[in-house]
Amino acid sequence: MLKTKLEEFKEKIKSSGLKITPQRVAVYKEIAQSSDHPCAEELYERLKDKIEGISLTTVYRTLASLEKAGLVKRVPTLKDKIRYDAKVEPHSHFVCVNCGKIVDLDYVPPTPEEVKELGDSLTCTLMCYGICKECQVDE
Amino acid sequence: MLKTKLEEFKEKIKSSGLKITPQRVAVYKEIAQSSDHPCAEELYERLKDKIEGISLTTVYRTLASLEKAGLVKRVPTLKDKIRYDAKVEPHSHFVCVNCGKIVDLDYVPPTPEEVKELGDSLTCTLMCYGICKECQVDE
DNA sequence: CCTTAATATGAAAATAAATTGCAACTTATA
DNA sequence: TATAAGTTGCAATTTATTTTCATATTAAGG
Repeated sequence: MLKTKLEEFKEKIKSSGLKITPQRVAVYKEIAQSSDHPCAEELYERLKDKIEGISLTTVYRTLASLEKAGLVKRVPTLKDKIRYDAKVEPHSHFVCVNCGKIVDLDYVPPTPEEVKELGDSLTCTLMCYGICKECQVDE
Repeated sequence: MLKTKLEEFKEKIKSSGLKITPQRVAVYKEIAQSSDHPCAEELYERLKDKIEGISLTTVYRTLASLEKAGLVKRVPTLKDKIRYDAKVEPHSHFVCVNCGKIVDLDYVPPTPEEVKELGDSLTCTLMCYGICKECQVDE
């Protein structure tokens, strides 16, 4: 039987000893539908008009909870805001060094096993830095 | 004729239209000798007793200048502080998701040419996340 | 070597992101 | 449905980084 993404979400939340709240569901749904690696503030902006009971603080705390539950992952950035990704499978990222935009790449980086000699690694990501199309036009 | 790293540094600084100051020399020497990807504050802590005229503000500004000159590179992090690396050649990083430590890896990631279809990329880094030896002991 | 214009500096204040304390409120198990 | 554990929003706080501004330093030309 095929589980929906939301059912899987609820299961993982529960098995992490967390409770299912409207705020957590909303944050997870929003991030799972996004492909632009939003940060806490962006998620809050997108949700505050749709969801009655939501605050920026809660978005921050929700992301921390989801991260612990393995439902979202931080994406390392060059700028200062922490960005999140609901795609937790191995993949790569293209980062615009001008605007900070992070785009998913299909390139599958070496597996932890392949990079074993380095230590006990959990995940590997190939980060590519460059100037995205839009930023090239601006100059 | 083989240039020393410091001579090369001075040349690059000058060709970037920047001036050679004791503070810049000190920051660059310190970061070039480090292998632990220090952040601005760590560099300041290491220098403040050795160099008379140095402030945290200047370290921040110096890193920005050196980055522009191509003498140092930011390393993307999962935590919030910006870390720097004086090793600007392509290489990879192992990141401890517990303590945030970033260790250089010899693994050479795909070149920009090999990842060309993704856009105009400048550099590629393979980021491996895991738990470093020291943090494993602690648990 | 002295002048000077451009640039760099330090201290303090300002910003911005993320976190925390606390009292009130939900959730989910008994 | 009671209730204990966990969650929430608000406001205040912390932490990293940047900016402002007055003073000082650098390097190129005379």
